[in-house]
Amino acid sequence: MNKEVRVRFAPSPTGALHLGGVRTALFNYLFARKHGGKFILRIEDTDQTRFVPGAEDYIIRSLEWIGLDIDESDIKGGEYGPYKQSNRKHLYTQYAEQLVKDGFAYYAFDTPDELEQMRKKLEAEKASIQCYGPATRMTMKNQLTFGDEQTKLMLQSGAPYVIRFKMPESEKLVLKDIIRGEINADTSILDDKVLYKSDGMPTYHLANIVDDHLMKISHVIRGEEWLPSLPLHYLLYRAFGWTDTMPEFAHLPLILKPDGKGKLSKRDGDRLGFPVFPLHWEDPKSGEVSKGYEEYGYFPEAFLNMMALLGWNPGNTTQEIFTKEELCNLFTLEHVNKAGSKFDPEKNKWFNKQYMLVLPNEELAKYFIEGAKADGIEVSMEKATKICGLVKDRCNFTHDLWKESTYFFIAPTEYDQVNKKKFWKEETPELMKKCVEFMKGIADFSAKNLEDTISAWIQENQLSFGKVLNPMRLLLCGACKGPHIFDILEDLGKEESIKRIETGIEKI
RNA sequence: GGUCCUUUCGUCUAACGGUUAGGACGCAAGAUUUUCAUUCUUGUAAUACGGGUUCGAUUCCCGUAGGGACUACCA
Repeated sequence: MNKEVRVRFAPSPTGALHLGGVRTALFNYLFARKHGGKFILRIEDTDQTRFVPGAEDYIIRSLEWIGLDIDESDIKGGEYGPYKQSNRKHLYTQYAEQLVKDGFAYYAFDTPDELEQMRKKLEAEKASIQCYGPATRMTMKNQLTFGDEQTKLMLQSGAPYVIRFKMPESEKLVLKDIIRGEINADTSILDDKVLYKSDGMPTYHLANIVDDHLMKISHVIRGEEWLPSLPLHYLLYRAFGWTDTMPEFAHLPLILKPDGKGKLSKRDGDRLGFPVFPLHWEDPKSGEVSKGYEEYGYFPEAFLNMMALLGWNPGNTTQEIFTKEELCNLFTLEHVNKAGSKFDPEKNKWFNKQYMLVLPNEELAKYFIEGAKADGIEVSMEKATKICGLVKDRCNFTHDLWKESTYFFIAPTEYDQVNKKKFWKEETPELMKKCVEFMKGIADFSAKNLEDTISAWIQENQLSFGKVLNPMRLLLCGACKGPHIFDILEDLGKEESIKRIETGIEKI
């Protein structure tokens, strides 16, 4: 890479940052780090009607949680600021006017109603052209039809206006995308997009090109939904005379619903029970609350790892667990897939588990103690560490650690009906009574000794392991789950174990 | 409808003209007549279809069919 790499993540503060946005940010970040470049955060808030309070802060906190440190932004500073478009408003007017002056754009005065009518008319005719483009612009109310004189008069009189890009009549364009190769476009079916709105704000298209140019952005890495706008954007660079410094483009494939059709949405998360936002989010308008990956108990490292591998793969490896540093070294846009990927919440959990399992038991114990405390139970570090070692294999999240082992501390009050039906037979109560009497005589209640003596007892009495140990587990834990039963007995201790079995025989 | 993009196991993907098409998630079976969401082992399952180009196509080209995006004074 011969030029300095400068990439930006440019979200609109219209709500929580969703998974698509997270991944776009991540790929930009990885690309910047790989090439020793800059990762810039720019807030695109040119649509005042969609502004959501708190959204910008949410985006920043999310990036922080994931671990994507920003090099330039309004908070971080930088020599190309301000980094929020509403604070750059004054800049865009001159560029829009320059385009008009050079004949690449024009003033238009059509009302929203008139535009709507035109759209309906074309739809009724089943016309395959855009509402406002090379084919129709001469039938509309604009500088081209009114003439420069009248246009000037109308502007002076304060008539509301927009500035539209004048799409070339008929030009075949072949554009380059790093991920997709060549992209074809025909300007004759494109439309004269609004660049400058009647409220004095630029649209995305104008602001984006002006800012990318001014901020010396080298690579535009964004979602596939922008691919149809690429011809317009290229034409804008050309109209401004900036083609020699134009950034390279890479359009990322979209993240799709785990099932069914279409783009992943917040609803899918609610419906299928997985988070679609990094952090907890409460929509200030609807009051709707969404749990985030953080709340669900995901490690940010696991989340980042999983997101990086969605639509990208380093190639020629079967490795799936990567540190952020490894990803920074390995990342290339050429290895980004072209097709959209369906999101798999199950694999998510697997990633999290991998990250949890490498932590030492002492570390896991902290989460365990926290969970216990929430239920009003004090647990020593030593005991928590031991139990974590016993149960961690069957957990996906750190909060499962406590949830999966409450029976170590709380005697069961209910018994799993399915297990009961399976293991609690007519002769079982007698058997349990006999067994508990035997256990009362065992002095050494260590797992090892319990296994030896109880196994011997089972054999002496010509019983089977299943007939004895399954019901005992049911009485001890309330269900047939958990680690090795002799480990449970040892941990519970002689007194508690016997008590649980005896009361269980009556209660079940 | 129009335009553009896209297409390898159910899912995420590897293989950038020559592989018994590999891995992971999931699922299933066994180890396990002591449970289990663990572990290990094994298994399941894919190049959308039709034409080319080539000694040889998952890979290159063209159609067809699926999928996706866009089609706002939203980004």
